[in-house]
Amino acid sequence: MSGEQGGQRGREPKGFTDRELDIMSVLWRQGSGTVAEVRGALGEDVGYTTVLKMLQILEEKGAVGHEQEGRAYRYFPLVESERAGGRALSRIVNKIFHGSAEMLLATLVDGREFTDEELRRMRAVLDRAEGRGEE
Amino acid sequence: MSGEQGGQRGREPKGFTDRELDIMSVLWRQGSGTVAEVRGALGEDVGYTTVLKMLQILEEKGAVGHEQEGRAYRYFPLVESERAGGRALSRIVNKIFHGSAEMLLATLVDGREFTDEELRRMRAVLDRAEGRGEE
DNA sequence: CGTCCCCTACGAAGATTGTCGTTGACACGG
DNA sequence: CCGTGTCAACGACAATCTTCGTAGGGGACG
Repeated sequence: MSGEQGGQRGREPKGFTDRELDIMSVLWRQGSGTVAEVRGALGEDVGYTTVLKMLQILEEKGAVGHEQEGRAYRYFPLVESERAGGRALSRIVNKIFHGSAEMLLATLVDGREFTDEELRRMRAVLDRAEGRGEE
Repeated sequence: MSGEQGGQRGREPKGFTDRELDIMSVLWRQGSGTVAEVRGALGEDVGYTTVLKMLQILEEKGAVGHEQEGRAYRYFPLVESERAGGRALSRIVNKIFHGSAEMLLATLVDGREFTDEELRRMRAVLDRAEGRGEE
């Protein structure tokens, strides 16, 4: 008992797999897309029906929706990238960095070169966070 | 043709699934653990053989190793949390935040309250990054 | 010596992912 | 009206993840 593994009915999103993320990434970037458009944007050589199937699975999970457009469907994201990103980040910060955002940030800057401009704007993000709380 | 999906022979790590990450998280936190210890640390009610199986799979993938300790095995991580974290982060920044570390950071601070102390140290991380690059 | 545990190993079963082939609907050009 | 091309739906299939049940080895102890 106590089950409740039920599944997709629960509004608990649970994260995307690799391929799913590829598809979502295209939709977030382009705003929306037909199967053919998404397939084209993927770059890799993946079958038409494969992309369609993934979109159907994503739709079943509530991550995307679609509307008719001519004879084709136009798919669009239902979950925002910020929400998906937030979930993915908190998963990582908790499971890998023991809850330390500082360690996460350190690893992020360690793995990449940043221009001074980028660093400036990242600092601005932190400044904005400091200001918050007393609006 | 075009194949070459080959698989686990390639040393390409490819990331952890949810459950695997739970297990790795325990080992990173504790440094090492027997099956019983890991199982206890998980909190959730998951079977002993399940945990053992996950550890065996993780070992097969090269993510953990083990040594004998009394009659039991003591498992320990072989991949560092920083490396796993770096891979997970770059995946997220590319697929979800369109390559923008600033957006990632903004989402991170948006989803959480930080103390001034934490913000200070995060700024220090950025300062350190600025110094680098022209050594 | 026999019985209990504790521990690992093996493998099965169900769920999910990721890949398509095939089919059938439908519109458009000749 | 017929052929051709585009598109969604269905179902098959292999791979992987996740969960355990069951078996077997080896101390410990009465």
